[in-house]
Amino acid sequence: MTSQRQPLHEWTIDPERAVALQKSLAPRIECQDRISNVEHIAGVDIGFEDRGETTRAVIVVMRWPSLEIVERVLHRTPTRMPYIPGLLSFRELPAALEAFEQLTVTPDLLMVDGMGIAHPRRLGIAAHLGLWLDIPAIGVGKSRLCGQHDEVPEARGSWVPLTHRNETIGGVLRTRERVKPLYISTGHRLSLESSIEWVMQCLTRYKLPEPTRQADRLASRRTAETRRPEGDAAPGQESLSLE
DNA sequence: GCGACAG
DNA sequence: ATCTTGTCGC
Repeated sequence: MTSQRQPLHEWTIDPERAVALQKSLAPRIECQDRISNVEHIAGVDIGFEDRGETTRAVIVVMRWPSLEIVERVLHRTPTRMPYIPGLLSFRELPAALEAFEQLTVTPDLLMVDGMGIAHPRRLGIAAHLGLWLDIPAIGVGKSRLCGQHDEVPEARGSWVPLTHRNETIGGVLRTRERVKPLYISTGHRLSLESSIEWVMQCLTRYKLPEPTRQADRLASRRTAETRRPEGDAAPGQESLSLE
């Protein structure tokens, strides 16, 4: 039986083709809740080292609602594309997908650093990843890519809509007082309201929700535990033990 | 034509 | 994102 599966997703590093791909995929993003029984939430983040030559993808899976870390994967691979505003997913998704393949547990919800549909063509990295994996996803950005919004009230938990071309594409959420707000947007299979609620539910004492914060820590600090001994320049993957 | 511009 | 020292504040 030759079950040749149709390629659900294509790939490219050509800017023009990437833009066309985004336009064709954006309509497939679901902005309504289609999620249930959340047992594991994953934080996804990408970092770089060697002046950007090496991409480091990190995924941290936490049990819900205890927020205890149950698994962490760190995957390193050569960087293949430069950073181009609006095409971030084409630079970082390959590494994230490879890291995802190494997980032993499949998360029920993803919190991805960057935008969901709060993107010029409505397909930020969180939406792209959520669609690719068909897993509910939320875009958790630390700054704005596009759209406009009023100032966000100082109270923790307050938020204002982020609009672009007469559409609400996300929400600017105050996760901590006196700290710059976060840009939350639907990634896939979740409404904006639910996305914000999930982020709030994962907050502790920091600006970032735990899944994102934990992934962020591991992705952006090349110290003893993430550093290769020496002489070993061959990129590869490695799973990190907890503890 | 002139800015703006996730990570 | 990453390169970098110290510093202000709870």
